[in-house]
Amino acid sequence: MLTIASWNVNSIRARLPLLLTWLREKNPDIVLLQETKIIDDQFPREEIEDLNYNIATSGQKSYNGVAILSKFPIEDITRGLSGFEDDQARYIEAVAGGVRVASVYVPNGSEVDSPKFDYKLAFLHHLYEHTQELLTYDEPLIFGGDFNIAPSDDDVYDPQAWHEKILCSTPEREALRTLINLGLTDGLRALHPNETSLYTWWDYQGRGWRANQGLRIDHFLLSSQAADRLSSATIDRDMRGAAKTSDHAPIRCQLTGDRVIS
DNA sequence: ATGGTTGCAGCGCAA
Repeated sequence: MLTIASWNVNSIRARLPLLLTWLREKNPDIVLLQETKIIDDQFPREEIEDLNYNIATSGQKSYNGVAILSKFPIEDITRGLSGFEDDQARYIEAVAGGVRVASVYVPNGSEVDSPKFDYKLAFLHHLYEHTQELLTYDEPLIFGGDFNIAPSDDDVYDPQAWHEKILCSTPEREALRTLINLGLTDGLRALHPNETSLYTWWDYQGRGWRANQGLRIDHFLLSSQAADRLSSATIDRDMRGAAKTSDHAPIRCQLTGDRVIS
């Protein structure tokens, strides 16, 4: 069994104590982190290595930043999306534990039809093109990350309030659906088809968490070779209720077997 | 309630 987790930590410096507690408790084999907000030289490697993780990072100052933690050796590390000139650290990919994984931090987009929204769609377009190539490998492949898109109104606490707003607009939903339609499986929804309140993010502001006003914007997307082995997918909601926490909850999934890529 | 909260960096910006 292989456990893969993903968490937008909103600063690994601010989240380190809680991250370490959660790693000890859940002991995931592979962890995909987003919004580490730290340059690689300052990444808190030692504390995490002490829990027997290897680490691959792609960070920058103040914003963005992604990383992969793995109990297995991390091989074939690539940073950024092929063919996409981007000075923002939002994508890191590697092979570990017999699966190809990537930590993905899709741009938020700010407001629909803003320049940042155009950048969001451009990122998704290049993720689509890169995925087309990855799928030709016929490997177990898992994207985990903050996609900043709620796939449908079922993933939103108040669809009317969010109608055509950022994270929920038609163009970004179409971009995500097009990506998934290449042959990927939305792991959380596939295993919880009728679950309401399947949320991964709650706004810090207002009554967000207290009133369970959440959105499902963090996802696992699996190739068929990975989806065939998917046995569980869960949201660690309790972490969102912890003190000094991120506005995102971690997500975790389990694959049967291990080390399929030889 | 055009507010509210958090983190970084050093107080406006991104989310």
